[in-house]
Amino acid sequence: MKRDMFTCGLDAALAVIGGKWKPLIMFHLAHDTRRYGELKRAIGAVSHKMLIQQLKELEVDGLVHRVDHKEIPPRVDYSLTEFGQTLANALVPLCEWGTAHATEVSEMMTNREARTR
Amino acid sequence: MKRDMFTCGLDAALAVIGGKWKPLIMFHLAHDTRRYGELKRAIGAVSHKMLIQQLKELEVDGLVHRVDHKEIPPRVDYSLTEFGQTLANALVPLCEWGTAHATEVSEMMTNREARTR
DNA sequence: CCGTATCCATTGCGATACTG
DNA sequence: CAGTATCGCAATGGATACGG
Repeated sequence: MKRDMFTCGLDAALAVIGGKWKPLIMFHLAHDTRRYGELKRAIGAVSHKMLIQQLKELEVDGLVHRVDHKEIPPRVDYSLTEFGQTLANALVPLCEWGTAHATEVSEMMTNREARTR
Repeated sequence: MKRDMFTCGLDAALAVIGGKWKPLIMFHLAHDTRRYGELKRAIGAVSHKMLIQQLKELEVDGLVHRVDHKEIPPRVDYSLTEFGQTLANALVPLCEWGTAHATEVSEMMTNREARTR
């Protein structure tokens, strides 16, 4: 069915987007450049500390480009680098999978809660 | 903390394979069914507790199929369900990305260490 | 508005020991 | 060999306050 090439590029990929919020960040930057506040609102569930922290790591890793306009009030734009864009592309099938199976997944989550109690 | 809907498919996908070792497990089961011990050796860095735990979750979520042969000594086979296989397929591009950019990623990691110090 | 720093509760996870 | 249970430390991550 498939070839045995996966031992294991996945390791490398996970080292980069393994962070809890990184895939989401990548996703939201995939099409547009966004200001910090926009990202925060777009993701919502993430805390300020986490978002800043993960953005910083993505920046250091060369996936995200950060532009500080040095204005008052502050204005900072985030966007994907070319490199980051290639990774975002690799994330697309996963995103589509999630969309296609959203209902099944929702049921799972409720089952999990029932089990934990 | 309960969530009602997923803002993008990625949310749903992450809810399922968000666990630290789950993507690796999925990929090691993508081709063959494996015994517990085989998986443990294949992944290596994972601890016994973690592997059992994550396998259990994957099983409950209907991604992994578990067969206990009730033998002595114990023999338990793990494999992907049809559903699990669809998810494994969605992970392939990510795996390929990691393979293609393994060297860049390695450099990143060393840079990270330099930064932490 | 954007970013840093601190405190502190919660969790993650490894080590270890025990069962069938 | 496969799985469960417990203990305890280290990392995670949220809340809050402060500064440009």
